[in-house]
Amino acid sequence: MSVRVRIAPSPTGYLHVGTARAALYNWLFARGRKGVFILRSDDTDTERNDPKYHEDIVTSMRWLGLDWDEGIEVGGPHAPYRQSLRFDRYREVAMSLLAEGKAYYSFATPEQLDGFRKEAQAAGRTPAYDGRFRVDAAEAAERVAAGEKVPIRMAVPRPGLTTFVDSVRDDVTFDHDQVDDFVILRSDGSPTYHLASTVDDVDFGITHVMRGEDILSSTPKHILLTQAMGATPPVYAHLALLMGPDGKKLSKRHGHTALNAYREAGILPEAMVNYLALLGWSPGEDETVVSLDEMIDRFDIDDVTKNPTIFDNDKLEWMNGVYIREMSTDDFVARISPMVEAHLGRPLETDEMGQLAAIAPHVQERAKRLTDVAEQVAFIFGDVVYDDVSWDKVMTTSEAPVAIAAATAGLATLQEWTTDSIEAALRNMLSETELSARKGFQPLRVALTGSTVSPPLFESIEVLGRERAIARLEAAQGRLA
RNA sequence: GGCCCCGUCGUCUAGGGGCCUAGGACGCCGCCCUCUCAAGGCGGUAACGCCGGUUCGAAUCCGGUCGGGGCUACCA
Repeated sequence: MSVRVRIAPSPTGYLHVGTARAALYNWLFARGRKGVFILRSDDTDTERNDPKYHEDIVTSMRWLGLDWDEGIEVGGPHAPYRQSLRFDRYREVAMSLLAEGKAYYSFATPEQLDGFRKEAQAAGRTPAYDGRFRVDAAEAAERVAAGEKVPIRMAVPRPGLTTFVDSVRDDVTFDHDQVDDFVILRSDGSPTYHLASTVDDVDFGITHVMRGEDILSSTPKHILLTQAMGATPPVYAHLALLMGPDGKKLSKRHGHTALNAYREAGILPEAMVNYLALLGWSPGEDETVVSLDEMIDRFDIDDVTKNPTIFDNDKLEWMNGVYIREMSTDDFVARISPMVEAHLGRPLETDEMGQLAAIAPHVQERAKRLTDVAEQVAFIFGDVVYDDVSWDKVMTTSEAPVAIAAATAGLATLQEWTTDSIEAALRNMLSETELSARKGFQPLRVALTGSTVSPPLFESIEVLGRERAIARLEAAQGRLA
């Protein structure tokens, strides 16, 4: 049987990095097995759904490069792949379960349920509703006919046990007294997640379900439902959750949980994918930077780790740097120019594009995030903005005016304007003034770029051009006086 | 509270009875390179939660304990 897997985000929030990781694992598995990867929208929560989240899910998936064979936007044999458009089908299943006596109309009031749970908890038992307030079928039919709007609950067989093999954690068993008679169809006729998700998995022929560990304890419900429908449950694999640095489930207060935030922070999708892949999976050897093809080749559910994993931003940024350095300069320029323009608030002129291309290799080798680059090269495209700390640190020394004056004189008379000739002139300035490279060059750097931290000095000067370089040196000299 | 899951350096992990005086990566520290910052090179720091058992031998198997996490809705 060919592999059919899915990722089913609910559009009640931006695509979460944890969901992105689950999506990646499913995708790798499908691609490695020549299977089918499906993107489905679990949008049964009509209250909290928002089109902007739906949009974000699609955009983020594409950004990561995780293409899907069937699903929203692309269609397929089970279109539309949106649960909100399949309510009739869920109702149909609920009704047939009802007819078969596997589910029932529940007249239990919230007060009764609440009382039951409190009592059970106080007695040290599991507060899972066991159907004790269930009324007989005849009465139920009568009351529903009379217009009572009540939910339909699953009649969980008790006593009973559900055991399943989880591909990442081996056998897991749940006693049915831990499983409540859960609602499958709400009193307003809408399906719950359990029903909709299970029906879809059955209808779409899903063979493997890889999802977050947070639904591990709901799995018996899904298995019971699947069996009640007369189908065979898929293979389950529950992924350990992503944690924040404090060991708690990754949430907003830890920083970014939305994938799009990383895109905006200048993270490359390739780096994100590589980092995410290693968060709970190991290619088996001492390797860290792994290409997508290699991942597809080597990925297997059995090699997924059981441990919860803490999301490490430092490592992500390091990896991003690795991918940035691996890019060709052309690609790099293509990717940073929009960011530079966004930073400047205007498009770059043709000659400015040339300047950007000229300085690019020098910032590429030291960049961690694409967004850093815009700041690092800003001095080329606008007026110099002096960083106060930098200024105070190097411009208040007695060497600063000496170095700047000598450098100005040296550069003004240069025949050629190349990195080499500039370097020669400035090194000559050093020996004339008897200044160390550090003492002599740092004031120039601040004068020209505004900061003690910048791309390499000689290259920066070359790209800046003679007029502007000299103007800045003179301006700084004037500011010193 | 109940149930379920998990437990190797600070972090992500390799490891599935002797190959482990526990390997790799990020981070951190030091040195080198050097016009700044990075990058790069070299070196270093640092872990099998604890207690029992099984065994000639345990990070690896078993039990307990402690710790962490998840679930416990007419939310997904």
